[in-house]
Amino acid sequence: MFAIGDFARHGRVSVRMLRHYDAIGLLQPVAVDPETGYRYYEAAQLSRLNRIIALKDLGFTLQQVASVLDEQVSAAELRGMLILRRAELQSQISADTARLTSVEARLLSIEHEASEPAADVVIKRIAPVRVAELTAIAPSYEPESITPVIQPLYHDLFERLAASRIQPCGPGIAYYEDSVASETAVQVHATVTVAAEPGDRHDFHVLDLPELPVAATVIHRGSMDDVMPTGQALARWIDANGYRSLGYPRELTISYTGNRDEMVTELQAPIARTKQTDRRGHE
Amino acid sequence: MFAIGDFARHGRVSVRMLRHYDAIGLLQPVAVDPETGYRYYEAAQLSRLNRIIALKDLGFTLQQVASVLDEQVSAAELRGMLILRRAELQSQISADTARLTSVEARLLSIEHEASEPAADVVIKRIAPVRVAELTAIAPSYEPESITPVIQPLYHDLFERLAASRIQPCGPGIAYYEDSVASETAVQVHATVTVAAEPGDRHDFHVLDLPELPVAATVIHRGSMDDVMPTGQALARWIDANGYRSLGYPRELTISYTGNRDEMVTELQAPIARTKQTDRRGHE
DNA sequence: TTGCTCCTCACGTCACGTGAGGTGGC
DNA sequence: TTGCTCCTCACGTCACGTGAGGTGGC
Repeated sequence: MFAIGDFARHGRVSVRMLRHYDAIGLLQPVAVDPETGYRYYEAAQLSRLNRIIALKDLGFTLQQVASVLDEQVSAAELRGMLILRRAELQSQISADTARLTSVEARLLSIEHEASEPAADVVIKRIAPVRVAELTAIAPSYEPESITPVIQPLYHDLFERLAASRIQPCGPGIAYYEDSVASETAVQVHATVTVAAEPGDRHDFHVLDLPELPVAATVIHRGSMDDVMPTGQALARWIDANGYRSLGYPRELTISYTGNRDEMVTELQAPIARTKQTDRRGHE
Repeated sequence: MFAIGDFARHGRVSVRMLRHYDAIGLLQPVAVDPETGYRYYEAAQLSRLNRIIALKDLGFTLQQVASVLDEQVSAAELRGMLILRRAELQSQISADTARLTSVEARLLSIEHEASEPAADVVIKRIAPVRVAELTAIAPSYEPESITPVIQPLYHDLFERLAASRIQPCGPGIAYYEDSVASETAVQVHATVTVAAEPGDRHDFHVLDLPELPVAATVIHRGSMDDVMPTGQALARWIDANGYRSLGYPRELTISYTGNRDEMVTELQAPIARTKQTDRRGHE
């Protein structure tokens, strides 16, 4: 028989933990003095304590530990719990590995005194959106080539929407694809969020922009004529943080009052982890 | 100007988070209606929100995020925070990798229906202990060889301690080393915890058993004559969980009432991660 | 009038750590 | 009597999620 302090020393846990395990019924002393409330344990209980610690160390909650130890779970259920836990650990590890890469990228940029204020790039999932769209070809991806193409496209789109009595119900989203027209040509898609049936029953196309499961996003302030530095900062961030780009970023207009210099736009670049850093978590 | 719901949608955060950031002064709306309490944000605040999210994603607390954003930390301090964070992430990752290995070991043992009740092995740090000791050579590590050597050794040790008026103040701890006497011979160390000055001023040796920074421990119940299965289960666990043994386990007597069949002993095997699984966290 | 968005409390989370304030046995 | 160990509350942790209960503008 050990008093709680001795038992804690032998089990190398805190007295508070033993009291807690008593309180939740996970490990109860063999005897409690009815007068003083003193708890008494015996050496044989150390093996249960060890089992508790071992399962806890695997990352199970105390509730789960209790149900496993008290044989309220079958072997099949235990297997299920372990498989779930394995998946959790794998994604935890790959998330932490990504964080580590980011921390290291920031450290590097400090060492190089690159003086770039650490880019405020955020990884997000972008949900699918229903939009109305018109498209055209621009000779290159430079803003000077895009602007003269996309502005009349949006003008046209809003007129056709009004004619069809469809109201935009969210932001405009522009996106780009390489065109086969020439080496540098891009297909420009001018779209705006709507609530309407998809299809071509109008003189514009209604479709769902697909989800971007992993996107690197950054806010651009000011005219889209000056978007290149922001886009390049985004590209550098993607590279330095262990990701690779899967295409041109979408441009989501968050705020546009008519003055192009006051525009606020979000660039949303679809990305994936580069193979090297991805391997660990998902084998 | 956005109402809180719109702003939350654009930032892809919850309304509750924005209220929380307001409450702790991390991101305050540009305007609050004094009548209704409605919060209003502007598009330009999205970049601060993004910076908050980015730093939070690196694993910083909101307090740390606040001090970084409000420029209360110098570049050098930021570097220090990042280096600390890197170390935390590294140890987090290697801990999770070890957990993952353990989970996989348990899954394997379930598949093989090995019917061994999952061993209650626990990883602990073993603190250094001051002990009095006597040693002798045994012909092999088998219990049948050890028992006839260690029993008289302990008998002797306790007599000499009594003669020196030194009281044991903790458990007995036996440990073993390979001997050069023969291929199989081992040096048997019979020790017991004492509070005394180290050295050889008595007819026994007083020394400090070194810390075991990482030890795999298991409880053995019953006579030490039957310790082999427990020891082998421990060895299998060490192997299956991505560790390697660094020597014979210590045997710490937790409970001994005079009846050898009722003994409770803890085996403490010094271990280290095998190189393959260790590499990641500590480069 | 019905929805919708907004508001302010305030509890719950998970596994204890950390006092506060007090008691029984050597 | 002084230490030591033990006891029972009860608050705090961290970043919100989740109601409860209520209000203003379309």
